[in-house]
Amino acid sequence: MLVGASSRRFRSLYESALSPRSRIINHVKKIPCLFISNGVAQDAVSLGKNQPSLILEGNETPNIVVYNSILRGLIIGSRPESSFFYFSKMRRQGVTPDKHTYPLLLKASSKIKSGNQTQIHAQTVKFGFDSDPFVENALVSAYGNGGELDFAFRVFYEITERDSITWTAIIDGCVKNGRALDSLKLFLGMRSSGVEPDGVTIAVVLSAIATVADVSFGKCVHGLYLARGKVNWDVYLGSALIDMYAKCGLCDDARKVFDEIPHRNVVCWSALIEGYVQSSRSKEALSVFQNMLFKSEVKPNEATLVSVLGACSQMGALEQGRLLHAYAVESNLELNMSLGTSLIDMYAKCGSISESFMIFKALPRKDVYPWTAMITGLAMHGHGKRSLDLFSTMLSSGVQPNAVTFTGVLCACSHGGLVDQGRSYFYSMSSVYGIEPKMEHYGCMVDLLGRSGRLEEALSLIEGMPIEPEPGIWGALFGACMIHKDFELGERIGKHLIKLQPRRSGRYALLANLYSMSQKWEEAASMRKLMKGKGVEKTPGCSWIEVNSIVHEFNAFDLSINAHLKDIYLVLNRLNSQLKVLNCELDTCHLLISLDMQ
DNA sequence: ATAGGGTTAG
Repeated sequence: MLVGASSRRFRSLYESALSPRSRIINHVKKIPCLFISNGVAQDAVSLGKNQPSLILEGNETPNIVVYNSILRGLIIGSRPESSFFYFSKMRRQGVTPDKHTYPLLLKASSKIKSGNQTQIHAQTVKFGFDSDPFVENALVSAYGNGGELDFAFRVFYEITERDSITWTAIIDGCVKNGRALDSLKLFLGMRSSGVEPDGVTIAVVLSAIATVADVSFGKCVHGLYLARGKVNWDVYLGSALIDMYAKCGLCDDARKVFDEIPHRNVVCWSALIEGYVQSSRSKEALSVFQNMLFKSEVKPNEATLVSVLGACSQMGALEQGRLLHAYAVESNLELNMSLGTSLIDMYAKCGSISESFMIFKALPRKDVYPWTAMITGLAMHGHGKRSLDLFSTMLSSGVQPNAVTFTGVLCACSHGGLVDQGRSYFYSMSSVYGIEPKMEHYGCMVDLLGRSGRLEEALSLIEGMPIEPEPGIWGALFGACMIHKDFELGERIGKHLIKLQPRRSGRYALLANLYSMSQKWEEAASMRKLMKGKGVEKTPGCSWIEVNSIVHEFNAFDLSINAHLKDIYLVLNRLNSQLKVLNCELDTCHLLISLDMQ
């Protein structure tokens, strides 16, 4: 008996299954398995959301082949955790597993992260299946997916006949465990051992390249794939390519690949959108998303929204962000930790800390990411004390902070003027939590010390840094010198900054401002002259206003200033009435924009 | 009759 047997194809399968003896049909991908026998209904197995249900009938115990089919159905359906239940039931009924059973169990254990690969491995040894090539490959993969890379390598080295699946499994294991460079070395090893990579190998290697953002390697692999003859667009490969170009910062190349793929799935779209976000082209990210919504058949998922919300955060597009939030609720998307974190982050960066906090409270489970987003959000909004309180709550609920958490914490101290606390948090990073302070942590500390007037201490912190301080660190100290009118130290830093970045106009402007402030008019003038004479570039200013959920982007210097102004006037006039509805002052918008253009 | 490796997100 079957539930949901509506399609014609399915019905014919159903009818052909209604023979007196039990049978299995397992060749149609959409219908993972179907077991029917005459007799009394014994057990029902729902094979997942879009899969038909399966009811086992009859008194006879299913044999191992039937059980393997049930396991497969559960794993490719949405109930991999039930496969262990059926496995133990099978054992209770005295059915002995065969060599086909173990790859299935291993896959289930990867899917649900049960961490019981070692137990399954032990059983394969016990039953003598541990040198079966399918079992060996499945072991490499399951150990890799379960974070036990050392075990994966041990099995890998035991294998004498490694095929492309063995290699792909170990390469993937490395990528998934944060050892992308090793995975690329293994790929070269695979090539020199004469095993041909196939499409799956290429997809995995591309994901490794994406994490190290090595375009030239990526282009080689892309070429390697193309050189192998006719291009069969596989969506896995296509999305891996899009993602690789996107992560390397080449979203136009990502777009080219995207345009070539005939059947794009949600991953292709999401990877492309994320590419635009990574390149700070948030308006384009939004428009790709809108094309996806209105001109494609593909439905966005949680990952898609995470990226689009990132675009909203960049633009401060609160209304757009709220719409996306509503969309997520409306489409029954799961408020998982990634989506929750990006909503918290979006609301905070768009200025609505209360909505941010509402999401935070609504999240059923929280790991370090949502906590960090909330701590950082509160700090950005000037709630130093609340931010630090939340940090303590996080610690007492047993969540370990990471490097990003500490940037939030130090930022909170900076805003609250809590120098001693900040200092002790900073030193606790490596001594208590084993996290080495990175550039941004030094930046926060310099800012914290500098703002409170401890210029000497800030300077010696920079000079004692184990890593080469980047210009921004000096910039923070320069800012502090300006606040506390230490023009002598400021001048030294200003000159140093110009030496570091002679083509950045802002660096000359800083020193010019310092000279003006200390009334050294001639030096100020010569600095401005120097700045013009070098023909230095300026990062183009960009701003957005959002009216009735429509985001308008203004780029300084992409048009002549006059044409640009005209544009703004046109838009502002058109929107004048709507702005009034939104209680937004036209003058304020205008002022913001013209300030931005100077 | 049934078995092994894959792409996106904080």
